[in-house]
Amino acid sequence: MTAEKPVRRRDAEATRQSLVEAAAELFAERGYDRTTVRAIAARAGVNQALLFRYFGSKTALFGEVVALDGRRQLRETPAESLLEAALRNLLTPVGDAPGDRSLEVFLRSVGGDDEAARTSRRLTEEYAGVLAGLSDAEDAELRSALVLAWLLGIGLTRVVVRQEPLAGADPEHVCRLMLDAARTLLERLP
Amino acid sequence: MTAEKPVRRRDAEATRQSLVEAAAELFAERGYDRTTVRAIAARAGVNQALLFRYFGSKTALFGEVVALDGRRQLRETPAESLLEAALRNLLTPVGDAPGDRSLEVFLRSVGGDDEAARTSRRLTEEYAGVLAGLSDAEDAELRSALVLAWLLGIGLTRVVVRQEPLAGADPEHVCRLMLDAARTLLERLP
DNA sequence: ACGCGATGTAAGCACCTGCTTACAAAGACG
DNA sequence: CGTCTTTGTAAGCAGGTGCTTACATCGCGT
Repeated sequence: MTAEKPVRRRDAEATRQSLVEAAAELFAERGYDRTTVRAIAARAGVNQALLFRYFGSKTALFGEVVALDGRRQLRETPAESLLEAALRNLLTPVGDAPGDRSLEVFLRSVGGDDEAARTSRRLTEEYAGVLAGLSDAEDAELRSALVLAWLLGIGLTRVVVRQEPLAGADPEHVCRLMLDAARTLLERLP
Repeated sequence: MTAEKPVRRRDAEATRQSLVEAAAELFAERGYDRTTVRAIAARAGVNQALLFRYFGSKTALFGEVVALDGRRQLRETPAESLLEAALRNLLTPVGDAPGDRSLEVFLRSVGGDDEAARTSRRLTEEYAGVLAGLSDAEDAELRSALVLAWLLGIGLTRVVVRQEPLAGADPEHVCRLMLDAARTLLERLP
């Protein structure tokens, strides 16, 4: 996919990519509202007018970030492992693994009722849908929604609020406690 | 405490009160960031310069709101009932009961690392402390933090994101599912 | 070699934010 | 009545926001 031409000093695709990457980082760090287009352009090392040339608006760029990067974990993980994988991902410090940070983006961007918030909400619906397959109960969807809510709450406390003792706790320990309790709700959890 | 003088057309205490009430509503509805001082003053029917005369800054007003209103439920509820009470409060539509909306304020205001965010975080530490008394396990504090995280996650999904099926679910049903699972963690839950 | 579209840039616009200031009016008190 | 503090108001400031515009420059196709 690389090396079509040896060197390109002007490269629309590359600057587009830089913008998407910078935006993904910043949205995960600060959420949608608190991320400015100037900050995105600066981190990408790109003039901010280009952001609007390539994406049209800050909201549209946000949509692209969620669409491109946000569904990796969802795509690559089987249902039975999804909860544990997402939980471990949330519990692993960002520097230590390349992990999917889409839930962080979500957590930091809820609250508005604008297009960006709606975009990130759609992502959690997909998680809930997958999780619902892990129970045969009549209220499987409510059960999966409750478990997902727990995951989000843990993420909120751990990554956004950084509140002890959860923030510093051993991921294994947290996993065990949480998954044991969650099995009360979704009987097919491993 | 009322009726010192029959009628006061100019009343600093009353306008202060109006500002606190308007601010409490708006912070719960929109969170700290998305609430403007102009909106607070408008809802209070008061000139916005008075907000600064009486409170000094938007942040200080936020602190007053959390301090005055935010600890009601915490003060008035015994530990064993706190989780269920807070959960029911979160699950009850705002119009239907006068309830304490401090957790909503918290949920909508996390994300920043400014003074306002810190103020609202302190509140959740108090919840966690009370909940930790419900287990004799060595890791009682982690367990209570996990349960609190669940509560916050449910609140996030229900009041902030308003996502089905949790948003429209029967409060009794949700309570039963959640409390059953939470007993795995805190053995003294009723 | 050169024209022209693709790419990058500097400046600025219109609006919103928290907060301040200079001033008007109301009421208490002599 | 006249003064003086308390309460309320209108206007605006400095800085930040998303986004636009007018223009410079690069490099590919001919």
